[in-house]
Amino acid sequence: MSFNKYQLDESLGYKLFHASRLMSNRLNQNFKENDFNVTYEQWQILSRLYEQDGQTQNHLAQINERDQASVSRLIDNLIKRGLVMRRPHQTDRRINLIYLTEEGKRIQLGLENLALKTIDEASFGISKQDLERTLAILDQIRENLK
Amino acid sequence: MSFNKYQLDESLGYKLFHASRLMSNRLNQNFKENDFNVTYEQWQILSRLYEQDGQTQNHLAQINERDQASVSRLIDNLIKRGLVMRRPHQTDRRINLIYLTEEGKRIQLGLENLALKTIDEASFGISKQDLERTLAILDQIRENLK
DNA sequence: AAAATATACTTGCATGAACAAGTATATTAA
DNA sequence: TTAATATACTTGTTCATGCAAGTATATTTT
Repeated sequence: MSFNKYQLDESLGYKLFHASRLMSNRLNQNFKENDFNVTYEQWQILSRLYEQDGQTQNHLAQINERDQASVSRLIDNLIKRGLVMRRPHQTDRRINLIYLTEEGKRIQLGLENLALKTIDEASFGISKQDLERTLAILDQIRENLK
Repeated sequence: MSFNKYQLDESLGYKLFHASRLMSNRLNQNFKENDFNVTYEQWQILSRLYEQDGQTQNHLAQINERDQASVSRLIDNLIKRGLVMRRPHQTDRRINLIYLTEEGKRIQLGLENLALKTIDEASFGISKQDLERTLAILDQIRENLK
């Protein structure tokens, strides 16, 4: 237990929280400016489907470290935007497989470039070495808390 | 612009996002386990009031880097929990001053200790030097994006 | 003083998150 | 084979966020 007086501004939680929020907001803004009607969270799902199309909701939830309820509603919204579709599993009727639509596939490169652009904006002036070190520390924090 | 293939798992945004979420969740959990009915975001407001009681909503929004609408509703929820109160400004009737209730003051130490505990949990196994470096990088990211 | 603008705050809407409870279908155990 | 349990997904509730629009009050301009 630390004995320092607590100061919100200087705390790890606060800095993480704000850096994360600013980065999500910036990506959303970059998407919007380029007429991609997709949120950061939806992009997390799409990104997994670009790696491999036709995954179950459960698997998408696991690899994105979120609960099924959350993924279920993200998929609802992606469907509403015409970017993915639900298909029943051939033998197991509990399972939905999620597939990209043509439109979903079409926007892949655009989204990826904006994601890369956002990372570049966020890491401006930070050395490759510092960035690597930070990513490793973030991994350690995630490991500690999961 | 980077030329690497985009990989969500390895990206700064993803790691920030998840580290931040895990940390908020852990703090919420720590609050809950100790019967403090307060969210991380509400704690951000309370923490400012512990530094100085009787601030305007606008000022709370500025120092916490969020919009007034968000603060307005956080205050609503803090009032619902009996932790703060709105008082009209003496001369300027547009302004609310936010004050801690007795109950709000009473829980200060408990909340602070749990915030410190959460930071300790998150930074387990990370050297003081690495942690300092990471906080500085997070500041740089915030500076880049704000 | 009246009109225009700025400030402080609130409300509405869409999105997302955590948690708990519910539904349908599969699998396992008795 | 029936009952119990596990799995995959959905829905309801409360809280939070971003954005835009709305209300009330102050201040500035004309």
